[in-house]
Amino acid sequence: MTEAQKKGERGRPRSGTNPRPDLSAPEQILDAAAHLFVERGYSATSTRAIADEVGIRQASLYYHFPRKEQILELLLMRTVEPSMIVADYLETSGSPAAVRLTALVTFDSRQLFTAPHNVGSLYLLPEVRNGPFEPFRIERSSLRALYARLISESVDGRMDAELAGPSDGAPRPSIDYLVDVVFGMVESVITIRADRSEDDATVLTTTIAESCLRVLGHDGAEIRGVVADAETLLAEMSGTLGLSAG
Amino acid sequence: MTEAQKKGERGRPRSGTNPRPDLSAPEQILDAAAHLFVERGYSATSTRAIADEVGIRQASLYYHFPRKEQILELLLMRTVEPSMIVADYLETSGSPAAVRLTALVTFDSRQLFTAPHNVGSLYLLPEVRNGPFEPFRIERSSLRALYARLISESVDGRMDAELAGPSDGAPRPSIDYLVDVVFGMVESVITIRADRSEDDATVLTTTIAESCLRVLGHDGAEIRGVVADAETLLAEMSGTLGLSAG
DNA sequence: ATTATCTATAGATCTATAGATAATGC
DNA sequence: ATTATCTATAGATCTATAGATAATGC
Repeated sequence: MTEAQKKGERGRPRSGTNPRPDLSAPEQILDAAAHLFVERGYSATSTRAIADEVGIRQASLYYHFPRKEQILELLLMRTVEPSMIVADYLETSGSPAAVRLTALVTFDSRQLFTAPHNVGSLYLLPEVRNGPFEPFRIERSSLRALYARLISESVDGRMDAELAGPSDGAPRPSIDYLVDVVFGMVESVITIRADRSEDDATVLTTTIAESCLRVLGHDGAEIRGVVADAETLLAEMSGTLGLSAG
Repeated sequence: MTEAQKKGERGRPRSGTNPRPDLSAPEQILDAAAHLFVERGYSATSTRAIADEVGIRQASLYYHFPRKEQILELLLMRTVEPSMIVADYLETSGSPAAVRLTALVTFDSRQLFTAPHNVGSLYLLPEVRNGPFEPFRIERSSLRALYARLISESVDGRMDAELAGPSDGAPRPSIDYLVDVVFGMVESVITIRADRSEDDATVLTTTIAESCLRVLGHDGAEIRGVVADAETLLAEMSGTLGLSAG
């Protein structure tokens, strides 16, 4: 039995050495592409650079993916997917809105901070924001819509003073802006990670979750309880869905 | 007197029409480049695309700039410059730290939201974060350092309960994480603007400023006063420095 | 026969340089 | 003479396709 037979390998052998024999070729390509797209950007990453990192020839990529664009497409969809699963689960949960919101914030922040290669930063690429990645953008905007619903419910009856109160000429004092801020705080994990990779995921995630609650008008006394309940909810969910927390 | 003499134009006439005769050629190039770099990214924007938007030939760019990279460099330095001027001014101001911080947050948020072409989003380009733009990154990190000092002072004696209190195994309960969050909130204006350009600058800016104060443990009662004082401080500064507020 | 690679290359870029040219300024 | 453009192009890419090849599977 040959070497290739032992490993169950098919096809012509690679010219280079295989640095990640544990992964299938498409997964190796996705991993290398994620790394390079995040580090250099999409347009600045050539298919040759991806192939070099995988240890195959540039043209060999096209056996696994029909176009460079599709590699990014797949990475994007995989990156939102966990958030969407958690979002769907939380929609059906009976916990108070503030707890569900905090669970979502915590999960997404942790996800963004711990996912390999800071893939969340792919969201920030101009090619993605303004390019032809419609399906991905639709997913993202439905995630934002859930944030909006949870924030709306969480804030219900709270912060009335601020929102309805002295609207002294403020053109549009709606909670839309709180949604902007909360969604923005979660997304900011991407740039925080890029700038300060040595940060501790748990401390940062907790700080973000607490900060969101403060922004929505909760005071210090109740925040710890809500954060703890959110952690419990996430743990339950983890058991139910069989997902990893990160 | 010819047409060109009337306009005070020198050199060979352009082949195309000049869409912005009010600006010098370098300014036209910077404006077109800003627009395209933000919309498509740096690497995805060819010098030809910039030249087309300006109405000159691709090679003519190189009379004004020696390399494509230098166009981006100049845009970046111009974009941080106003923040740095305000930062320096606020360092010397006698207002309470919370007011100075709020002034800086307000100024930067407004700047990011109203600057032409959302140039703040250039900060997010991988080519900038990981490329050879050292001078710019140094400026940015000294701005962050001022945020850190102001936050540290603002928080002094406040939130002790949270920061020093039940450090139940949290690895690094320092205010560094609050700096991450506040700096991140301000930066989030960039993506908020990209996603929701119809937002109102004043409402968003105020919401961000208030949210920062909430995150730092201020309660609703005092926040309005601090925000108002910050606006007054900015107005004074505007008079002193002769800067526009945006 | 099937699979996964390889080599070779077409065709389309893209950046930057060289040198010509069409205006004004003096 | 100076200025700001132009035309032309070298040389280096880059993506994607065509077709050959070296393995296993049956």
